[in-house]
Amino acid sequence: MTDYLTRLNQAQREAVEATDGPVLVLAGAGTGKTRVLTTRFAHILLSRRAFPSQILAVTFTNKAAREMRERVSALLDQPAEGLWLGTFHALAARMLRRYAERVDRTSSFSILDTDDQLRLLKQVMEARRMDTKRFTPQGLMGTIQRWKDRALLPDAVPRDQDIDWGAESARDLYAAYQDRLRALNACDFGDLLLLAYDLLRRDPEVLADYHRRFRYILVDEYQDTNLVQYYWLRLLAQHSRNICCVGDDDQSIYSWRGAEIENILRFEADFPGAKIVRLEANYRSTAPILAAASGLIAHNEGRLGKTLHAGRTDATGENVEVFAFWDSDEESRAVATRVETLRREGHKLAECAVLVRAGFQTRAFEERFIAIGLPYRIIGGLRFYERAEIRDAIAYLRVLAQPADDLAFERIVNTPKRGLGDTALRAMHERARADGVPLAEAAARIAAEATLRGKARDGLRDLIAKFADWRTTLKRDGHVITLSTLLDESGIIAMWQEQKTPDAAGRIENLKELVRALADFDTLEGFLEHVSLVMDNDNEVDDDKVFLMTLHAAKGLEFDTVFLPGWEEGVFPNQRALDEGGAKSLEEERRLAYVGITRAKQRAIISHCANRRIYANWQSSVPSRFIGELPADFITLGGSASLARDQRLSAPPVFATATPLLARRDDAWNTPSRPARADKLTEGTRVFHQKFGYGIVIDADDDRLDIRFETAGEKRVLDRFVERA
DNA sequence: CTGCATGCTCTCATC
DNA sequence: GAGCATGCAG
Repeated sequence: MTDYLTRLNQAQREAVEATDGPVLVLAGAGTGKTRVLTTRFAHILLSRRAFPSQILAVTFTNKAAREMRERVSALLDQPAEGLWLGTFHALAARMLRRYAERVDRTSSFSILDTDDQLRLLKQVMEARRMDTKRFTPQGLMGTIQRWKDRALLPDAVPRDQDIDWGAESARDLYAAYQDRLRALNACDFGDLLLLAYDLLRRDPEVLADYHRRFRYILVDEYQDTNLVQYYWLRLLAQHSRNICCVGDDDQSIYSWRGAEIENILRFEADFPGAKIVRLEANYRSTAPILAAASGLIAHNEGRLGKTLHAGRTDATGENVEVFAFWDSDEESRAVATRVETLRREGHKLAECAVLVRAGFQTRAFEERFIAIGLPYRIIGGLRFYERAEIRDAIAYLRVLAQPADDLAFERIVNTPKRGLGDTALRAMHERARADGVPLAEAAARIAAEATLRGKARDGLRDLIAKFADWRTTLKRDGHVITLSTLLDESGIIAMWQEQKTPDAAGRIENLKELVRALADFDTLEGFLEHVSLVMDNDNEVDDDKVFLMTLHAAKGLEFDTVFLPGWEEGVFPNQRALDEGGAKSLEEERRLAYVGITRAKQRAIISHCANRRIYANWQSSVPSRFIGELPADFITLGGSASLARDQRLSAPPVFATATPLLARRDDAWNTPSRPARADKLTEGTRVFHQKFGYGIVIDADDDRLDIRFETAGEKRVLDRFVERA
């Protein structure tokens, strides 16, 4: 019965068997983190230390939660039911619904998405006659969210941390926003955690209840926790002290959404007597890939320190390749060519991934892939539940389930168009405020009277009557039939049928899919919870397509071949990140690079371009400093840009020939496509640049020249890209 | 109240 | 360079 333990290595086994007291498992990339987590879960159950309902297991994504549930079920050989296993937000919501009245909500409170949040905040600002153009709701929302991430309710925000937002105080606006949320019987995502924590902190009875319940706590991706999540965990763990956190400080890449890497760095101090287990045997990548990744991440200072070594005996392999290209067109062409070569050699497309720093970089690859007919898939585009037609349909359901949900009502009151514009909406808002009732109720009262005229009045009366009908349908025939009736009678389907745009048919398909999805749920409320918290979109996984995604989206995944394009200063490391966060952000960018390389099992191919178009104009770019930080012994340089120019013009991109074209790397990474010039260009020299045309050198700093071009403006370029004119 | 022209912004992307 | 939000004319 303990044979599940024999499948683990020494360190993994240690992490599983240290059941009591605080434990931090530092799990490097590819070291079997999920296996340890799930085995530990099963071990606690099988050794009869706790019942399933006495374990709290927290993840960040639904995908991770699902995976854990499946693997635990497999280990136990029975479906894992009645577990407190889920994302931070889902578990917090579960607690809040149970004790809703203690946080001034009812158990059917709505969970607002980003869109709703912004609209609500904008309303708060407009009510104070603020200029929402100069002081954007987005900006203020960022501040509020950072406060929420740090467990600060409005009253707790220190005066000296308040900032001016127009003529108002951000803290006051935050308080007003929270009041509106309470009035709407709603929570935003930040509230789920903040209010759940505040509830435990304020209410000893509730805290004692959960202390009694949870004997063991498991936390995944601990390096991504923010302060409120950390406080929440600490409160829950203070009784049993059996908390096991798994994470990797080297893969902390979410500071911009509130994650505090300090949480993991500080673990021993937070939980005295904590046991630390390091998982360093990597079963994923070849030795050169690991060496390159380790060499790179060693440049970071704020680390707990861990060195990956190859756990596989067959881990020898090719060096990491670094290629230089002239521009992003050539780069994408070369990647596509290389993918085709791999395919011809019998590799699966789905085992290739292109990982970029920022979303805009995917476009060049998409265009190229479309041009040559290479199937690809983008991860992290618009999710199913974020599409307009789906959000509309869901807003109808939200109004049915929760008549006080003003935001949902506002969204659909004139969708499809029923002649209800600003004027009508303002009348409803005024009536709602005057009578102290939700918007939908105010609308019903207005409709019954003669306030509005013509199209507006008929449209509103019709809508109110239909909602009454649908409520009857809901009681009589259930939620699935109600949704199909509603889609039909509301005019949503007709609205899309009338549209002649090519995607209209797809949208109607999506709506049908929504009805099918709803059928999987027993209640409308259960479905709405799913929609708010579980935005699944991992359909169509079986077909063979190249993956195209951001580095962030790639965390936790692995591929035989990984392409890492765009390693240029400004792009990666990202200039904006550096501007905002300085040295700390540089380390996070480096961790992102580390995450990228460690996704590769067999081959990692890094590339950079000498020229890149940013928005409208061309800029010459310098290779990323990260390329220079890779250990020379494990990389191979090449690339078409390093061939002689006439050769390059006649021959196709030579990405596929993985021969090292430049031997000396110091020289090479500074000289992406041309040898260094022998003669130095000085101030005042007239020059010619292939992309920018003619210009005058206005400053020279070693091989970097500042040039004022006649048409392209001022640019900084490497001297080897210009000729004397 | 709606359709069209102009203006502005432009990481990462979880729940 | 392009998509989205807002401003104005009908």
